[in-house]
Amino acid sequence: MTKDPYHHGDLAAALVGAALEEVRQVGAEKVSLRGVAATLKVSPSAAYHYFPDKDALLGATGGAVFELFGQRMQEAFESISGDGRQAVEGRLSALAMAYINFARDEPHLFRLAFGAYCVTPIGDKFMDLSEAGLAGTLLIRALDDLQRLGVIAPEARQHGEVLCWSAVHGMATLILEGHISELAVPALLDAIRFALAMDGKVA
Amino acid sequence: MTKDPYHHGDLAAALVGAALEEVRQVGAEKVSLRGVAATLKVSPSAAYHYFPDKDALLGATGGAVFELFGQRMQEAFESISGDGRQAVEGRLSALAMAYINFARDEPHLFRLAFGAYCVTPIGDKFMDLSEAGLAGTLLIRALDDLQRLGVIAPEARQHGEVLCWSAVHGMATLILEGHISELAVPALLDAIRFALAMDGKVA
DNA sequence: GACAGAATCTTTACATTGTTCAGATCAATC
DNA sequence: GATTGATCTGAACAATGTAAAGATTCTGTC
Repeated sequence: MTKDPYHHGDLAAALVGAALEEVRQVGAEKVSLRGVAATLKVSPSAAYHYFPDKDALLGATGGAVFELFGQRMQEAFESISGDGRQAVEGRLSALAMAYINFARDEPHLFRLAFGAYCVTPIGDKFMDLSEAGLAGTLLIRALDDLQRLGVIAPEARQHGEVLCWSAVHGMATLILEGHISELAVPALLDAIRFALAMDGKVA
Repeated sequence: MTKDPYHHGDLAAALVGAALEEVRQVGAEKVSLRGVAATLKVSPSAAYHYFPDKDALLGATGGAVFELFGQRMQEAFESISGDGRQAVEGRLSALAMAYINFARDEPHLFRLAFGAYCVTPIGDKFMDLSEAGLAGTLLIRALDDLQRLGVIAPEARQHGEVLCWSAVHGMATLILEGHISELAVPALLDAIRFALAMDGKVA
């Protein structure tokens, strides 16, 4: 077995794991440091040897959620194989659906990851999707494929990054907070296809 | 002077006002019921005669923020007069900018209004912008005007509702949480113009 | 104008929380 | 085997949300 830096294993990771599970169930606002410590049968003070305060623990938890989110996005991306037009188009939709589904299935986790607790530092470029994690990279690949196949024009490819990212994220949060019905998702997917002029004009 | 239902005036409204101010400064998470009561020189328990708990007070405060947000949107809409193409196009941009600017200028208020505290009930229709408050109505008017002038096609008009709303809201929250730079805003506005095919083909 | 009752607010109290700090326990090194 | 450093516990403190009971002020009626 691996090293035993503390009596029970790796407390830092265990705390994040327990916090993630509690956030998933009740939401970050209702998570108490004492509670997650108790589930690990550990004194509340023990957490302070790994995190300066509760917010730091939640921040780390948000980071873990972000990784989980990236995994889901990658699964969605890889769920469709092939280089044909249908596959490439399907991949963009699959990404969008996975994004929105994650927000719907795990609202508390989504809020934590994309909320105030996890401030992703922005790089020097005004918008570098690759810095936005795996999800951004996958979107770039999907759009590149679409342009390579001639499904979308270079101009659409260029505008696609902001447009897709903003629109999908916006709809995800609007659904999450109850400002729009989930039934609007197909309409958004249609709108994106329309916006990128993916209306089947190219073989 | 108006009625004096309590010693200081209208405590319910005063509480919401004080809470709004505190939320504006430090954010909803760090607002304490006792604190807002103290700023009004009122006992903490007094608040419980008007709101069942702290969340209810914050919910009402979020409602007030929503109204404020609607006012800002209306000001933006009315800041551009005229029925010409330039005016109508400008109104759409002005709405988008006002939306994003509100999020940037009042991040804590925006988070409260569009966050978990204020769950707007969704009507029967899968997406009724008018139920989303004043902002939705104004977007509808802007899109209608664009179509009437022939700046956008009926299909673009139809897709514009979800697309504009989602994209602008998404960018606002992405900027708010630090996932994207504010410098991406012009790119989004361009992308929306491109998406709706407002590229100057029509006089 | 006085009084009853309702509305409004205060006082007190309690449980829970984040956080600190001094000390106990354990692991590994010399 | 003693020392040292890391790891965790225990007790304690201040702040918070909230409940219950009592005090105060207003309102309307006789």
